[in-house]
Amino acid sequence: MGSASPGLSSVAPSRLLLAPDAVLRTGLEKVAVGAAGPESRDWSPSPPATPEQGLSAFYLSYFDMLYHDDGSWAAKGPGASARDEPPEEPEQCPVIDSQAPGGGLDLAPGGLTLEEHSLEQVQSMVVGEVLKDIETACKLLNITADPVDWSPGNVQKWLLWTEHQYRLPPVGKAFQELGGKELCAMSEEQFRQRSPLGGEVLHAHLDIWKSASASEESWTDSEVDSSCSGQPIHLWQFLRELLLKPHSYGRFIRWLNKEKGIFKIEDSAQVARLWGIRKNRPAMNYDKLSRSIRQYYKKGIIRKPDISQRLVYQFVHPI
DNA sequence: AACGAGGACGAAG
DNA sequence: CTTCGTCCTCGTT
Repeated sequence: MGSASPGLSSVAPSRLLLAPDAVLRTGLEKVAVGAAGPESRDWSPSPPATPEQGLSAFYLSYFDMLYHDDGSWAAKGPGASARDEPPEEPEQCPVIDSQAPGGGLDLAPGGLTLEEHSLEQVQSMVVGEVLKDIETACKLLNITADPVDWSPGNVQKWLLWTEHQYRLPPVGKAFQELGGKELCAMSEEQFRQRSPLGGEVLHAHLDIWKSASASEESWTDSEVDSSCSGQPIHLWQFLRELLLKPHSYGRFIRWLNKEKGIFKIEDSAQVARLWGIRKNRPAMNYDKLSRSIRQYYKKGIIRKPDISQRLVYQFVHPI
């Protein structure tokens, strides 16, 4: 699926990790669709069978975009993206933080291997980035996140944007007159027929959008309070729940360092909104939510990390 | 303007 | 009594 973003794999080709790059490399390969072999940069381009895999596979190409030669993390959008975010905190960077020796047999506190921990953190971060990019594109193009709802005009806009963003060969009028529903119904083979050069890549990108919007529906609607029907839900428990599902909430809240229990609220308003929904408190906002978090300080449940940063907190007793 | 710390008070369990 | 929700003041980024 590396071919999902050919224009990007040229950014940081095979250098996936820091010195002991076997660690994350192997971890990522577990996530990748059917990737096998060490230099699996050119694994099969066949599309993922499930949405889950679609996103997972996309981590790889995104990983390339996030990782730069100087070894620092710059949450930079693809290609000539308009977005530019401040670099990640080096202290709590998931990758740098786990300096595992090349082995990969070492067990971290949780019983998981270090690479698995690193992988989780990379995943939650990257999922957040993917969702954010999609959100950005939606605003930019004035289209919905769900491709099924696209009009033929929306489809064209998306095609143009994707071509430009990922430096794909232009498809011209190959997909003209097609609505989102028809587009989504098309197989990879059909994509390839219409656009022999970039068809399969486009199909892969569309898959990402499909799976992303599928996960989006879960939090907009029911899922918010469906997790467990326990009555007295505590705020810290709620935050943990969100952190457990980076696929759905990764753009709102995510781990900076799961082992240490350090997490960052990326979208304070959204987290507060979700908390308000859960507690049936429509007037909830981050001001109030954060006050409750601060109550946890003296209770020894949550604290500010050693290096205090905005919107970053730490569970005193990480799992 | 948003975030952060913490006092005060009351509601709800 | 505990946990929050609400409101508020003042300091910091």
